[in-house]
Formats: sequence, structure tokens, C-alpha cells
Amino acid sequence: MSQPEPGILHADLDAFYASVEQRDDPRLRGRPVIVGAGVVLAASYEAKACGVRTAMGGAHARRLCPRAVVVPPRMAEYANASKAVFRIFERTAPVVEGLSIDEAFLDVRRLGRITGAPFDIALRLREEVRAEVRLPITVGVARTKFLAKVASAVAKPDGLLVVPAGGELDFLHPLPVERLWGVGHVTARKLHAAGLSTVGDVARVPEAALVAQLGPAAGRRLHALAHNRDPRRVTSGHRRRSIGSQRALGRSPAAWTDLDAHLVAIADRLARRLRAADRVCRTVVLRLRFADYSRATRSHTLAEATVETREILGTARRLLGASRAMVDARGITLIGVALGNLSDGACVQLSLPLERDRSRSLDVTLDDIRDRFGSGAVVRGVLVGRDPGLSPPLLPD
DNA sequence: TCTGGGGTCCTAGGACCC
DNA sequence: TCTGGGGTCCTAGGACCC
Repeated sequence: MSQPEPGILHADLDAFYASVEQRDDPRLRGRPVIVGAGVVLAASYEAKACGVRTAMGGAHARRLCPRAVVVPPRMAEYANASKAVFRIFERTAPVVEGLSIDEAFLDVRRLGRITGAPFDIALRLREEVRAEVRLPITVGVARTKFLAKVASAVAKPDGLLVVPAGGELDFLHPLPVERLWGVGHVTARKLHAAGLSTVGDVARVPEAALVAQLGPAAGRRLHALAHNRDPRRVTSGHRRRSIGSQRALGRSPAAWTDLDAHLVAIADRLARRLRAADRVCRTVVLRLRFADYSRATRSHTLAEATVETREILGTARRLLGASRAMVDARGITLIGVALGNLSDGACVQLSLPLERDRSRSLDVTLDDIRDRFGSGAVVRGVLVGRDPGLSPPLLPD
């Protein structure tokens, strides 16, 4: 059996937000840096050395690392850096699958004769990111997506690791079960309770036993991953399935008028993002978190898709109104809205042919158009003139 | 140890339809 | 009158990821 060469790269920027801060402020270099005050959004490797971890409470992190410099996040800068890095990804590989703001899979198989072996491509990618964006990045290379991701995690920080074809299980089996994709602390606890602490331990358990313990989907996936079976291809063009926005409210009890003000701001923000992405939503989900950090969601699915702030807000308000007793009883510490059931925006373009050599202004409102085409329509513009294809839109989004 | 903001996917029950 | 199997959609909760 001829083994294909490892050709899937997992590229992952190291301590991304913290690295951007150290890049932009020389005084932060070599020092422990924590991004985010309430909770840790990112920690530099100097801070990680003290035990600081992502998602840790800010107070706890400062106790662990009193010397750390705490800086507020600058999301716009991180987005710019991410775009620059992804441009390098795109010119490096024909297929790039972004996973988040700071990591992606690159399929470089069949590039061998053109730009070099995967190892050389990965080496060059790291050099280019370092030279052009001035950020450290770690790359894992393997024959499967899962193993490429494990490899980059093992190689961090600022590393490069190729898992050779045929050597996969020797690499994988000694690792702790927590390295498996989809094993968080709940699943890890169950596996440990069953006496399984390494990936090799999991690999020796029959699939049926894992399914019985973890459920069909998780059991089958874990069994497959422990044997390095991961048939997923690297694919671009994923579409977002939901968008959401939320606000933490702190410990002090929130008044109803405050909750409503948050809801208005969140609905407005979400509707804008929806329109900017040219999508429509049909399901509105209200998210609540209570004083004891338990959570609840309430959702409503509309008969027709919408992008209207008014409709999204109205639906969220009704869901919140119906939850009032729960909120009063348990105290609220977070409010959020998610929009699901997304589909492409229904774009309406009207072209209105005019008589020769006559111009006239038209009084067409957005409501007129929506009355005619329905609430799911996204009105982008009205094209006017004898050659509508060349005329600029008169109505903005 | 005290908890932010953005997502994905899975499970399970109930309604409803054929 | 009582009953089966299969499918889809909606709602709610939960685990997990960065």
C-alpha cells in the first residue's frame, strides 16, 4: 500500500492577541502580558509560565502572575493581523479552511512539484508570517486534519512538526485523552473514571463500549480519532449557521429597564451584522445566565425569515417577557440574543424603465417594497434608468 | 478560581404529517 | 377503534472550541 505524504497543514498563531500586543509595544516584549481584564482572553507565554490560562478569571490570573501587564483587547487590530495572515495562507495553498480568527487548515497535497514538499511549504509559511506580519505561528503537518491539529498543539510555541506517514499511532497513542478533539473536562472525567488516560487506552476499547458511555456521536468519533481515522477534507466556503451577541451584567441585580436597553442594543447590532453579511434569520434565541451561573435559552422560530431590527427586537422582548418569573427568581448576570436558521438574503432589485429622455424622481419607500415582496426581502437598491445595469443604486441598504 | 464573547454540534422530547 | 413506522421541524439543554 503506498502511503500518501502528509499534506494537511494546521497553522495556528501563538497566543494571538498577546503576541499582537507585544509586537506593537516593545515595552511588553519578554514580559508576561494578559489581554482582557474580566477574564483572560489571551496570555503571552511568559504569563502562561506562571500558570495563567485563557478563560481564567482576571483576579485569579493577577494573583498567579502579579508582574503581568494587563491590557484591554483591541479587536480591530487583531482582525487586521488576521486578515494579513490569511492572505499569506491563501497564496500558500489552493484550499484554505479558516477555523477561527487565528487558525486554519491548508491542503498542500499535490503541490509537491510546484512549490516543494509540505515540510518546506510549512517552513516558508512560518518565515513569511514572521517577516510580513511579525507574529509567531506554529504549524502541524499530517495526513489528517485531526492529527495536523494535534501536531501543532504539541509543537507550540513557535514550532513546526511533521507527523510522518505510518508513524501516526506511535505519535498519537502516548498522548493524554484531553488531546482528542471533543474531549473537554466532562468527557475527560468519564474516560478517567473508566481507567482511560491516554489515547492508546481509548484505542483499545471497542467502539460499542465508547458509544454506550458517551452516546453514539461522541463514542464513534472518539473511537475513530484514537485510530487516526478522520476522512474530513479541507474545504473552504463554510457558511455561518448562527450569529449572536451578548452582554455580561456583573453581580448587581439589573433593573428591567436596563435589560430592555441591552436588548435594544444587541438586536440593533445583530440586525446590522445580518444585513452586512446579506443573510436573513428565522429563529431568535434569547440567552440568559443567572446569579448561580446556570443558564437558560428561549427561542422562537418565525414563519418567515427577517432582517428587520424591529422584528428581531420584538421577538426577543416577547421571549424575555415570558421569562420574567425565572429572571426575578434567579437573578440575571448575562443577557444575549442569537439568530439561527440563517439563509441567504433575498435581494430585490427593481429596475424601472423610463420614457426616452425623461427623468423623474421616484418616491418608493422601503416599506412599499416590503409590502410587495414580503418581510424576508432585503432591499439593496433601486436601479433607475434606461440601462439599469449601469445605474447606481438610489436607496442604500 | 470565578467566569467574556463568539461560535459549533449533539441529544431528546413533542408536535405533526404520511 | 386502535394502532405502526418513519420522517421533519421546533424547543431546550449541554458539551466543547477558540
